[in-house]
Amino acid sequence: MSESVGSTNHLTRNQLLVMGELSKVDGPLSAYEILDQLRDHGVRSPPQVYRALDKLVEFGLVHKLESLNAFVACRHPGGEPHEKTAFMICENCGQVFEITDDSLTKRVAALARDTQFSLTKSTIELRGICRGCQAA
Amino acid sequence: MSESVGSTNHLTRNQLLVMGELSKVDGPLSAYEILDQLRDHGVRSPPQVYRALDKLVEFGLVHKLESLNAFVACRHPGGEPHEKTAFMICENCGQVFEITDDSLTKRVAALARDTQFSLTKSTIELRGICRGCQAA
DNA sequence: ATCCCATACGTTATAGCATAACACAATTCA
DNA sequence: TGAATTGTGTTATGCTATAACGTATGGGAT
Ligand SMILES: [Zn+2]
Ligand SMILES: [Zn+2]
Ligand SMILES: [Zn+2]
Ligand SMILES: [Zn+2]
Repeated sequence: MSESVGSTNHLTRNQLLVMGELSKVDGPLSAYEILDQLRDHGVRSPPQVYRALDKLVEFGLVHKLESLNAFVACRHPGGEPHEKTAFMICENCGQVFEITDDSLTKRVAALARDTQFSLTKSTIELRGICRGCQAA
Repeated sequence: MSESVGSTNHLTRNQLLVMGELSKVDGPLSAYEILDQLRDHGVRSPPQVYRALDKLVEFGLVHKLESLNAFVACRHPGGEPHEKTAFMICENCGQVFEITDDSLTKRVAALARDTQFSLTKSTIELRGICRGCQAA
């Protein structure tokens, strides 16, 4: 039985621990915040966390937010891998909204094609104030 | 005479030095690379460089590349301030292409509007292999 | 000119993010 | 069983960025 895509199964112990922390919070966490949460569970050093994060990102279960130097669990409804997500990050409440907008994705792809740029990964992070925080 | 927009004039000494370094290279530089270049000119500590960079970014003369933790001089043809640029970063040669695509900008704005997200700044960084490097 | 205020400066120290390198353990598969 | 791969734990280190302090400088306003 060859793995098709997700490899969601058979996560290692450290990967499960890190995934657990990211899953149980709403927003992003830095690697060191995760580390602090996991000291009681035997995780003691940055490399342990970063290695788990690297794999989780590779599996598509976690995304890195470059503008925040932090990581967030994938909230994509489906479950298919998708490199083409965009994020809206509220600068007031810290919430992160993961959105997959097809026409945005297509526009980016078209832009790359037009300039003959072979696209590997796209980072799209929008900063602002979310709807909920606008009330205040 | 009130400054309208650019404030390109009256840059301070440190701002000029940092801008000079960024202008004379083709690609991005990290703050510490800039610092190393400027030690001979009396710049000795990170805060000096970061403070200059902050201002230059504020003036729109420099952009920060979040996915690289580095800074690049604005190559926008016009000269108007523009928060809405996208970057293509070649993972082979390191070149950075600053592009302003109106329909991409519009798509992002529409996305924000639709979700009632009040957009402050958008970070769009595309990674891949540039046209030139594709030959190899 | 003098005072005030805002901005910039220089410096030291420290915080926060990430990886190199090494030795060892567990797993997979031939 | 043995080899190759992947994961682990640890120490040390490097890179990125800011806090906090005191001083200097320059442009109004009086
Ligand atoms: Zn996702
Ligand atoms: Zn919010
Ligand atoms: Zn620009
Ligand atoms: Zn290239």
